[in-house]
Amino acid sequence: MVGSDAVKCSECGSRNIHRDLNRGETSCGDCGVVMSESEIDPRSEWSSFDGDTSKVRTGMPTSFLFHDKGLSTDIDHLNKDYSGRSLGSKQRIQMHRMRKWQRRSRTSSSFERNMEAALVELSRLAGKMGLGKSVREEAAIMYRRALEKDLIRGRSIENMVAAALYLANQKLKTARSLDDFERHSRVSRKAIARSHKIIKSALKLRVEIAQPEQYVGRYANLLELPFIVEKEAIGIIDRARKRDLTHGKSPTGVAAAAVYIASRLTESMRTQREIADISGVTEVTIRNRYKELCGDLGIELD
DNA sequence: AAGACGAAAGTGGTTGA
DNA sequence: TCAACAACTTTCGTCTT
Repeated sequence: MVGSDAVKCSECGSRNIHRDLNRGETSCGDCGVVMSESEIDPRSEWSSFDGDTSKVRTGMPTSFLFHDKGLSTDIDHLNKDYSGRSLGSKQRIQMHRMRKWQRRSRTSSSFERNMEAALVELSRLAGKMGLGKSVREEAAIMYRRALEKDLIRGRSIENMVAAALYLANQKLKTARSLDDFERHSRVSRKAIARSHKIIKSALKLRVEIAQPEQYVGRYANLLELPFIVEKEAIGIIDRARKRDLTHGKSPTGVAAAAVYIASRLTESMRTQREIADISGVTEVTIRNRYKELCGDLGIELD
């Protein structure tokens, strides 16, 4: 990494930069913007099975984001050996065979071709939605398993990738609703909803249903609200749950209302319109929810 | 003028016969 | 498969700051 002077957030200028080596991500601790991804993990790999701590290989740790998990070695097209000498005809024929074999093994099976196409779409969609590497990895694993179970045949890759990403997002609680997916994917929310259920049951995945708290952090971020507001909003939701005001209500609606109340209780108030815009919940619903919450929790807004 | 309010009608998803 | 149902949205006129 460069000197600390150069490490400033490109968005807000903050120096509160957080580097997550596990996810290969550098992000701003204040506004949450991800500044770079897919960095090479500078640490050596510690996993060794014989107690010997020597590095087995260098480069990035293995990742499910490459269809061959990033471990393939390229056989180049020059008929030279490592020292640059030309190869004899015998070796040349052998090299030719190896290259052909390599091409086959890497992409010729329909499985690998599908996986490759899926990963391209996965990274496109995840990038567009601002989803980090851990979610992408999780989605890639789910997709791979779905592909192994032959769930993809007859359905579009685009559709199933969106479904896998949606599931991964739920599992890792990264707060993206079906509406968010519909906004960024060409696949309809209906199709994503249907496919994600198929994957979920076939892979026997247990994913907790979304809770309002999960959305608070993201909303607060998008609204550039300080952390106290976030904390306040989570407190409100906590109390609301104890009074059973959250059951059967959409988590986004509850979260949006809680953020609205919290923002009004502090100096950094946001309008219903602003919150509606970033959350995808209408002003009317925010109103209904926040009236409910204020009434039952005895919160007074001036 | 902007924001908040609430009534009324419409939409899409869930549930249970 | 269908109807009933609650939550949510859309639209719009009115009130408040």
